[in-house]
Order: sequence, then C-alpha cells, then structure tokens
Amino acid sequence: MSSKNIETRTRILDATVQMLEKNGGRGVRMGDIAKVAGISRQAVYLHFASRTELLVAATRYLDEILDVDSRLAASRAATSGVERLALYIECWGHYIPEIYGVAKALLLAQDTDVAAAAAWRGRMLAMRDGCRAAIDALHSDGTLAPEWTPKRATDTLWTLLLVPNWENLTDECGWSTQQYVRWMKTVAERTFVQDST
Amino acid sequence: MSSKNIETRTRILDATVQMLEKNGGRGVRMGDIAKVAGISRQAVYLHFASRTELLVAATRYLDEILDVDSRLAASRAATSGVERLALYIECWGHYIPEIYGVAKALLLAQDTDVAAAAAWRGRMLAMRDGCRAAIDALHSDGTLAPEWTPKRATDTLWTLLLVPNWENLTDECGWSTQQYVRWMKTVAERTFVQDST
DNA sequence: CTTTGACTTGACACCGTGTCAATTGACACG
DNA sequence: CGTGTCAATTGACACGGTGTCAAGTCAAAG
Repeated sequence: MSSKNIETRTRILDATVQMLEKNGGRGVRMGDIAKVAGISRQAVYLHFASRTELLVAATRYLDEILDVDSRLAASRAATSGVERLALYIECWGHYIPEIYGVAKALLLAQDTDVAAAAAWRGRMLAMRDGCRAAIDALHSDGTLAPEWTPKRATDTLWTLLLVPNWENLTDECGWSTQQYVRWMKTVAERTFVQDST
Repeated sequence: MSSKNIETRTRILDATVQMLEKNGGRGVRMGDIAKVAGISRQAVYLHFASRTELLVAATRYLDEILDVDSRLAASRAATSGVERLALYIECWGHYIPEIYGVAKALLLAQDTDVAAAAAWRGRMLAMRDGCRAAIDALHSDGTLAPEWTPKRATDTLWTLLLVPNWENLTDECGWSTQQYVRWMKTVAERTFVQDST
C-alpha cells in the first residue's frame, strides 16, 4: 500500500537525479522523467504537485544520499580560521559537481517559477552561513585582513563560491575540480587573510 | 520608404531596451515590446526574425549608444599593470548596470535558445580579452604574483567579473555600484598583484 | 491608376506544464 | 464472494508564449 507508494516516489526521485545529472540540468521534461521511472507522466503528478516541487525534493533527496552534514563536520573541526576557510572551500568545491545537474535545473527554473527561486535562494543562504563562519573564524583569530569588515568579506566569499563561477571555470576554462579547489583557496587566502610577513 | 523602415526598427529597439531595463530583463514578451513601440506584434517579426535576434540587436544598439569603445580607451591608456587592472574594473563595473536589463534577458534566453547562448558567449569572450590585457600588463611589469600563470589569472579575473556576481552583490547583498567597483578592485589587487612589501 | 512595400488583423501550429474524468487492476476486509 | 480503496493508466484539454501564414488596408511613388 503506502510502501508501494513510497517506492514509486523514490523511483521518480532516482530517475530525476539520474536524468538531470546526465543532461547537466537542461531540457529534462516531466515526461522524460516518467519514462525513466517506468510510469506515466500523469503519475508523477500524483507524487509531486509541480515540476519545481519535484526539483526541490530531488535536491533534498540527493543531500540525504551525499550526507552533506557529516562532510561539513570536517571544516568545523578546524583549529584556525585559515584552516577552516580552506577546508570549507574544499568541501564545497567537491560538493558542487555532485549536485550540479539538479542545482542547474533549479537555477534555470528560477526564471519562470517564484517557488524555485525561493528554494534556490534558501540553499544559497545556507551556504552563506558556512562562508560567514569561516570569515568569523578568521576575524576572531585576528587574521582577517584589516580592510575587510566580516559582513563585506562574507558577501564577497559567498559570491566567489557561487555555482555559476564553478560553471564558468570548468566549462569555459577547462579547469578540473582539483584546480577549482586549489585556486579558489588561493584567491580566498590572498584576498581575506592578513599578510603574515 | 526605407527610412520609415529604419525608423520603425529603431523604435522597436528603443522599446526593447526600455522594457528590459524597466523589468530587469524578465518577463518581457514580444507583444509587450510591440505595444510600447506602437505597432502590432507581427510587425516586429518583419524586422527581427526571432526574439533572440531582437535581443542581440538590442545589445548592439545599446553598445553603440553607450559608446563602449571610447570608454575602454581610458583603461588602455594606463601606464602600469596595476593601474590598468583598476581602470578596467572601474570601466566594466559601471558598464554592467547600464546593460543589465538586456544582458539578463539574453542570459535567460540561453536556456532555450542556442543562438542566444552563442551571442552571450561571444560578448563574454570579448570581455575576457580585456581581462587578459590587464593581466598581461601586470605580467610584463613583473607585478603578477608568482603563483599565477597569465592564463590562470585571466580565467580567474574573468570569472570574478561575470554578471551573476555583480547581480548577487547588488541584489542579495545590497551593494551599490561604487562598492562593487571598490571591492572588486581590492579582491583583484590582493589576488593578482605581487606583494610590494 | 496601378504598383509597391510597410503594416494590420486574425487564425493557427507547436511545446511543455498542469488539470480533469473515466477506467483498470490489485489488494484488503467483512 | 462481493465491495471498497487506492495507485496508476489513458486520453483529452486549457494555458502561455513564440513563431507562421494569408488576406487585407493604406499611403506614397511611378
């Protein structure tokens, strides 16, 4: 009964994630997802009221699978602000490619759907918290470069780490994830960390 | 005859720019533009084959009005790499808000239309040339920080200056254009310029 | 007076999302 | 055994926005 219900639901979510991953988040229609899940297009609407709702559920589902929380624990365990900043970028940098398909779809849905915009914004604000924590750690170490206020530094770091930047560096510039992580760390350290000389 | 033709064409372009500017590039339909231009929706198609073509023409038209070339001349006149970098960011930073509406529309059209994606990409590659010129100037001054290759520094600066970053800092973080320019200069200098101490 | 060319009006195809109604088939319960 | 429930199916349809097509208007130029 309800177990079959849930089974179908996760089959839809699996299909969604799989399709979005494969197509980089572009051009995946409700019908395509249904086909991969082995059900009719209308049946998808029995589980998710709209495309946006499905996308949002898919991101949650993926986060669960990837166990984001335990990953972030590493950066929180850092003993210095500088280390924390580096670990946070490392964590985030490896996370992006894994969620990229779903994230991109949500990002695209923003234009037509207010709910999608709100959902994406929520996720980004959560990411901002991580940025603020890293900057605050620098600040309380006294290693935040003096021209920055914590708020302004947080805004800047947050923006630097946004998905479109990763997209540009990997897609257009041909960088690997390793390189992305490596050089974002460099930018962040040179930008925010007080000169030690 | 043909003068009337051209007159209507520019009226359409004016209407397009005006509407896109007013609505931040979102939700402007062919019919809306036609209405503002004082003609029928179909008449727009007598001058532009598709929405994308109209958007592309509108960016060109706007560039012409804003006289981008002469603006860029200032940054090319710089006597040092550091100065050139700062002037380029200054120039670009004041340019973005003026083209934002049209740029955003083109950016959004990318998702559905390959031609729009190509057009946008072309503009961004042109912007990248400016970034490369600034980085090269640093490089030949010997003031590019040693960990950067020119190519990698160019990629990074280019990405840093992308429109979505300006969008995030102004929209989400509430920065003014002045602040954007000020702090992007700071980031770029701290990131790319060899430490002078 | 006729031709030409810009523009108008109105109808329509296409695509993808979302809705609705009628139907099927399986399982559970009395 | 019949009955009710619930997931899922099929097929049709509305909506919004782009783009196309055909027929007609109107003014200026020859």
